[in-house]
Amino acid sequence: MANDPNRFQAIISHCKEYGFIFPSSEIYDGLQAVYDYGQWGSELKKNIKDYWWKSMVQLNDNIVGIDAAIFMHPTTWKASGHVDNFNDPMIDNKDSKKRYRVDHLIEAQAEQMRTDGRLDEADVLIDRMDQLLATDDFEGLKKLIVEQNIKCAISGTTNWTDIRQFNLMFATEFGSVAETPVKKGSENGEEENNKVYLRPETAQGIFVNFLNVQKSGRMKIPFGIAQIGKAFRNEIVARQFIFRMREFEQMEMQFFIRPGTQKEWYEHWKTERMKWHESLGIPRDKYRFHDHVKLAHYADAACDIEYEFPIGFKEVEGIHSRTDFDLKQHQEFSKKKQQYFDNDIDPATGKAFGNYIPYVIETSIGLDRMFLLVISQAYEEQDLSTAEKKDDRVVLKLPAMLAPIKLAILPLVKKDGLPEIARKIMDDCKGSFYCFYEEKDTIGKRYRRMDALGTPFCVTVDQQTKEDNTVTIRYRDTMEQERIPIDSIKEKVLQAIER
RNA sequence: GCGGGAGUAGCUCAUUUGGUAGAGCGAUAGCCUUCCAAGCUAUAGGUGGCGAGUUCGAGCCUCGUCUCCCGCUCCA
Repeated sequence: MANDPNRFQAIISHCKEYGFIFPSSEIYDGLQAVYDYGQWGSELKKNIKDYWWKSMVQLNDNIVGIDAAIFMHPTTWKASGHVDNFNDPMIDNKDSKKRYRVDHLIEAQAEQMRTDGRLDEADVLIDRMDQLLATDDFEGLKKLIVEQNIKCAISGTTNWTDIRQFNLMFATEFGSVAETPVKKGSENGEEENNKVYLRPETAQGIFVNFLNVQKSGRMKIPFGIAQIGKAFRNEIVARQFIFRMREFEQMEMQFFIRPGTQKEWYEHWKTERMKWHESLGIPRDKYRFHDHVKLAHYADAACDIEYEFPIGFKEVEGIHSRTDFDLKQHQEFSKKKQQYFDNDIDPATGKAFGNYIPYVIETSIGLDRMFLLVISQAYEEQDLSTAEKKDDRVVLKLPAMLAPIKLAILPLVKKDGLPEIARKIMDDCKGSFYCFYEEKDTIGKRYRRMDALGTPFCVTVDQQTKEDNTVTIRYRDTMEQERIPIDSIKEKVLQAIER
């Protein structure tokens, strides 16, 4: 099943055809790597969110949730490293397909000059480069590269693309553009205008609120802060349906701990998060851990939870031991202490642990990726042919608690008072969970439509219902049906969706 | 970003060398009443992704552009 492009394609089509996911602004040809969730997709997505939130916040009394704004003070991104690490103009060699940072390319050339003893020339080159970089003069930089006859180390050619800047963060103007004066002289000595970014990760919203939550909630370490929210990354290449989008949603939790305990908490959350995935009934062998060998600047341990999508094993969730990097950075840039006073007694010294900047274990799961995971896992094409008749169906075997529609209520025929009884059942249940009423077409066709949406239960009202107040309940996965009293419908569905 | 493939109705596809688009399924309405799709009738739905060019005439040829998929690349 792995690496099956046909299956992946079928899932994408199914999502669109049955109202789960549409390309954004499709009537205008869509917008690359941006998607909208439709009537059933938004239900499914919401259910995934709720399931996560419940398991993190509601079931852990030392984890609380927040909902931080997407806009954050621009200095946030300097502190986090996002501004400096992802702002460099790049150029590609068309022959080797190798991409270079422009400054690295020119510096290498200058270095070569120096080894050749052309020291003055090298200095002039660097000078010119710095001037051009300062004014973002990409055309000038390209000219410089051409003029210097700088070659690609791999292909040895000078066949370059134009220079482009790849900033992963989307920027926009804040406040009234015309009237806001440009502030000069920020702490880095750089000019600072009213540019703000759409957050490229939700984590920083938690870090900057660390003390607010800790103090107002009287939280004691170890404790966690969870958040679900949108993040934005201007990916150079965004593809594979909703797997890599420019606008996406993260569900993450930052767990604040005593320094030195990060190894055990890291292992703890690895185990816990995998348990969560398994609690959805997804087999363990569809998952694997992928430990990072090359660690990011903020981490001392990191791994991904990967799932075997139809396009192969891919990351769904990351678990990172972020050390005290983020809080330390914010302390430095904001000049506000980000420390916690720990009154617990350290057995080693017999005294309180005292003040420290907590270490952090992060669990960060892509909601859209989880959505794709759930639907990939659930999607099944079944051949139901018998000797007499060819037949097949598409069924989404979604976990009942995630299914957009929990119960479909179907009068067998739309006369003889059957619709009225069905409507009554609907009215009785719709306050408790999402129900769907349908009287059009044959019963078989209606069952199949519900299969395609992943509805776990259908009840059918027939002539016998009028006599003994029972209905037929039909189960999505087995297609089996049984007779149950009307009174027991609600309880039966509730049981299944609450697990 | 580079290379490859694709784009005709909601879906799957057809339209013989360029002569102004059809079918099945689906949808909607009605009939029938039947516990697992494909009974009957009617109706709606397409400026052929979009924009130029060649031509008397373009879904078909040329160019551009947008979007999607695959490989490479990228990915805190």
